[in-house]
Amino acid sequence: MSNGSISIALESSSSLFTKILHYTRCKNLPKGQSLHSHLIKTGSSSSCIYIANSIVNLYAKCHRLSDAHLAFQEIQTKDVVSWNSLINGYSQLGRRDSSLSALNLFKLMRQENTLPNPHTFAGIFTSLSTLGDSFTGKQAHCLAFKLGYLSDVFVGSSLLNVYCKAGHHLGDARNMFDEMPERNSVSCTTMISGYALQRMVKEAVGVFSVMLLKRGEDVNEFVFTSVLSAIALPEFVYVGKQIHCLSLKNGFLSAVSVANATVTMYAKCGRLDDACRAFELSSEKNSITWSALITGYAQNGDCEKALKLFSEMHYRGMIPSEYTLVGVLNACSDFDALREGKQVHGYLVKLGFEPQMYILTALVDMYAKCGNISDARRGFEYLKEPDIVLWTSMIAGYVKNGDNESAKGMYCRMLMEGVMPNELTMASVLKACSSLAALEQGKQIHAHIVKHGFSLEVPIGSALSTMYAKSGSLHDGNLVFRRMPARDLVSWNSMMSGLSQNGCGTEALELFEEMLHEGTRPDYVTFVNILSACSHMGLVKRGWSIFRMMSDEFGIEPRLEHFACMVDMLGRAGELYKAKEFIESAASHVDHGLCLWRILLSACRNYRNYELGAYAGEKLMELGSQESSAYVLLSNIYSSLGRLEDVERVRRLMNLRGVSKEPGCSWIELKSQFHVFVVGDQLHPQIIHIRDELWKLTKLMKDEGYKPDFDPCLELEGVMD
DNA sequence: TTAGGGTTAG
Repeated sequence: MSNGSISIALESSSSLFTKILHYTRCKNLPKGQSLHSHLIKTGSSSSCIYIANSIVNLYAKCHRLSDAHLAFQEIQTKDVVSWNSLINGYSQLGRRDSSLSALNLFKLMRQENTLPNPHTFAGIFTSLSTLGDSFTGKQAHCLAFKLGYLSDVFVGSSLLNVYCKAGHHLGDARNMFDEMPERNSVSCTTMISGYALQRMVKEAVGVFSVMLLKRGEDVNEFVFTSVLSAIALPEFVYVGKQIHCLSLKNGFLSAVSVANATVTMYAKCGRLDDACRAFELSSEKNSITWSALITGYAQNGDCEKALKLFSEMHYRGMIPSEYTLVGVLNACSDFDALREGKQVHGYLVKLGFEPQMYILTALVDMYAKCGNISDARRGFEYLKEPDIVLWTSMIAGYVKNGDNESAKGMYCRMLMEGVMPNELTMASVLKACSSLAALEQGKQIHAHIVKHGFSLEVPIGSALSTMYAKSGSLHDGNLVFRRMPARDLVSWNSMMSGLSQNGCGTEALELFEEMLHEGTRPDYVTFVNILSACSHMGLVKRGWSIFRMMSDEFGIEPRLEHFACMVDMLGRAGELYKAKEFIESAASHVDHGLCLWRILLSACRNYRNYELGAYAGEKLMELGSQESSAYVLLSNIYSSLGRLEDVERVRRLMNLRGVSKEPGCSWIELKSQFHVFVVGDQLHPQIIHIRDELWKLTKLMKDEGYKPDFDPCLELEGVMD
């Protein structure tokens, strides 16, 4: 034994104690460990229960729970403090698994007939709030009441947190808060954060104001952080500003959590300039400060700025947290920024981030939304047990990329694997059914919605009414629409689109009036739907007035879709030369020209105005159209005008540009089976029977007086084959 | 003379 060890062995237990406590407070694990090993060597580690318990506590506070557990097991006669040291060590880790360990230890403690004290309950309630388990919380609440511990402010505050974290018990929480014999800054912070979680801004600010009046001296950085985080709506930004000033005046803005909450508050209220100023003025910045501003820009639609800040963060040597990365990946997803998303992915791998569920979900979502569905799928298959968010991301990804069949397949696989869908899953799979006009399957999903007890709120109600409307069941679509407890702009637009597409233009226009009457502000999609309805109904005058109203009254600049509706409207009404003038005044962009002249060309064919048709067709050739139907139509027009040289020229141009014709294709769903038909194929097993029926129908039509149109320009298959 | 509660990014 060296001289040093002898000196430790001879130290009085009170001085050893002081050292252990000091190392615990400073979380100095190496010093603590060496002291522990000397205690074991000299046999004094188990001689005194205070020292033995303090060793358990030392390891627990340094987050070395396995060592704490070993030290705990070494204690021959454990007392309530031994148990509490270990239980609270697990509780304070704040993870699900550690919280469950704390609860198990509590059970063992009771089995060994050790009476819990208020310290035990403080830890147990902390674990229960981490787990969001208000059910067990109530049982423990009863026990704490029976033992007479509820008047203890530590027990009260931690129990309050159990009810606050389980949102639906917020009323119970408030009652408890009001009846607490003693309240302090911790109980107030807990109550404010509870309101913040439920977006109850007024209530949160109310608790803060009362506290300020009654216990001004108690207000600290925790209180400011929680109340600032509660203010997340633009209409409350003026309150946020006042609290921001107050925190500055009282010297709390130097606390990094208060500064972070201030940046977040301004960003959530859409005040990016103020958020930026708060960011620049914060004396200490950590990864949360950067995250707050990056996410703020991303959520307010400025993806470029978000990505720029992210690279600046890297440049300044600040290591991003997984939250920062998730924020940046979400920004990339929302703005189709695949290249940047891939860079972030590479960076993430380089930093050695474990592929945890939420990072993987953000990656899958980014790849799927940016159109790289195969990489999204690879990320998805990486996890053996994907959670519902990941399933939903994948399903929504397929829908966004137009692969609705795969989306439906994914949904079925998910159900078979026993994963419960959530409302976003349902909305996505309904969207797939709408696009496929798969009414029967849509109805089945509707049944799932009822069975799982989902309500008709946005987004489910909106997706459901759209599904019915797009599948032609306008009555059911309208029924769902009317039963929705609240509608947003998308719900109105979807229903209008359903009506307009199914030939109910008048109803669509009525719905538009109703929407304006209810005070919902239309967007550019609304006007696409309404102009399209006017076009289908032949309401030229109304269409013109709505087209003007869009920019004059609502400040919405017309886009290609609106110009297209206008050309279509004029074309259908036979006002072909007005349509030509309109295109020439509006089509400043190549893409616009390609789309608009194509619409006019079709209209000219319908009205057999070959002269203007040829003019529109030549415009399309000039602009380098890649659409086979344009070439076919133009060539048919020249053919019927007897201009065979031009026929030849258009045909050569088509070959030269490598334009090929997509065969026509149609499908129908019967008894949950899809029957697909491509022009000229004989693949269907009942094709002979089907043709027989078609022949009979054609004969019936002719008998009823139908005269087929033999205009050569309608024979799209004809001349070019 | 050992052991306890609350905050920020998603």
